[in-house]
Amino acid sequence: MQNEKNRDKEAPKETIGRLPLYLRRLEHFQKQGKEWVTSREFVEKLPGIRSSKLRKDLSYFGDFGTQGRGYNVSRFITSLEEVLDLDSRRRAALVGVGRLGTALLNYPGFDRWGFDLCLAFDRDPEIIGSQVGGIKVDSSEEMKEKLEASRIDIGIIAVPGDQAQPVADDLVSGGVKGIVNFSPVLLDTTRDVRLTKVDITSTLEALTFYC
Amino acid sequence: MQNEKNRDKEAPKETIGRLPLYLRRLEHFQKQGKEWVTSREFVEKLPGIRSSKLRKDLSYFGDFGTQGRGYNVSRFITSLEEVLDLDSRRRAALVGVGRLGTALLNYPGFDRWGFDLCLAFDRDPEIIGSQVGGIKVDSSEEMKEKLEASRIDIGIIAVPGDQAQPVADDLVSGGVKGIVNFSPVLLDTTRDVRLTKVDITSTLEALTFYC
DNA sequence: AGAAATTTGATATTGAATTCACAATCACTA
DNA sequence: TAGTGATTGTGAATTCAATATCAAATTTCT
Repeated sequence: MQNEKNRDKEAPKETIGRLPLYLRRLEHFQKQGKEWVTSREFVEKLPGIRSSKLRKDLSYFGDFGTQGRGYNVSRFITSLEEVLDLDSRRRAALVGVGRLGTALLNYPGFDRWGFDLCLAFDRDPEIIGSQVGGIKVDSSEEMKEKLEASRIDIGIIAVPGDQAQPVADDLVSGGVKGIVNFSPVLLDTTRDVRLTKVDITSTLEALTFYC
Repeated sequence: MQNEKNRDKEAPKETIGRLPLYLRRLEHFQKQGKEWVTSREFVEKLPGIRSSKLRKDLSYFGDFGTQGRGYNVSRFITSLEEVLDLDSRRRAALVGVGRLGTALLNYPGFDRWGFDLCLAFDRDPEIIGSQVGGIKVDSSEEMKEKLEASRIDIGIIAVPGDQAQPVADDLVSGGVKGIVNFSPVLLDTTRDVRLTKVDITSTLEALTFYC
């Protein structure tokens, strides 16, 4: 193909954020036994997404479809999984085995999205040593060594806000490449550590503006 | 002031979404004992936010600052809390008392941020009738009446993706004004119901793409 | 095989959010 | 109290995402 305008451009983060949604939709079609799907059918049940938006989103990563026919569902799935790099697994550790932490340790989604939850830490002696979601909870004090020994890539913070920053520091010195922050505070780390935040508090607050 | 260009315009949802972030940053400055802060200082540790963006965001709600000096931290906090209406409380109901739902029912943040979690629903007979986080779980079938009787403002969806849309429909017909969606699917509702989404999956996926 | 129908991928257009740049404003100092 | 320095708030310019449009490609029909 001569014009590969978008192929080399970096995809907007909005596009990246929609890819898992597309993958879920595709799995739905596959479950239905559908072999081919057009961009129009694809977005029928996706409010806020037009077929042109889907096609543009895809244009950043390659030609996925066949003109006149649509997209081959299973090939499409394979391609998307490749783009999202779901094959290679990331080793993750969770800090803070409270209510939220416990829910996360039992959350099946981590596995689906390529995360192997290998370690869990807490500082409460009552909790240390117990099994949660099939994982033995270690003491926070042993964190650095255990992180290094297990070559952990990703840290997941599920501690209260006032403990989040020191935990983040420990994770970084333990060598993690990315942090998922479930606490309500903003974290400060070196630039080379990737931070993402799941902010329940902010979501609630933003809703109070409207309701 | 003569020119009040933005004051009457509706603030973009992006702006609203950033207000809680600003509030969090302000609390940090207050904890440090800082009395005044300039827009430049303010955004120093906020990647992706320029001082002009902060000022423009604020311009939708009034004049918060003092030219030549910056912003008075505690007055600024008060103003923002007022804009977000964090004083008044909202009555909320949760649907889906699985792992996530249970964690949410026990989550102290709801109370702290002005949400009174009054009702919980599930469709599993095993769960219906049990007490979780101090709330008795009702049957989903009684939802509409109970929502209306308790004058619920906010619905919280913590069911699997394939059940989320019908649950949302039921919440809307029960009269809620806003929905917090913890499921991984996009919801379709009438314009006058406010939707917000807490997307754990997309957050994880964003990490896998970038790390 | 040729024509009609369909759908993609690319381009053009529209719309919105972000950034720029600076006049107006205020605090502080002498 | 006039002058200086700093910072806000805002209109204009820019960038970016969403949508509409269409030519090229492919299948299907006759």
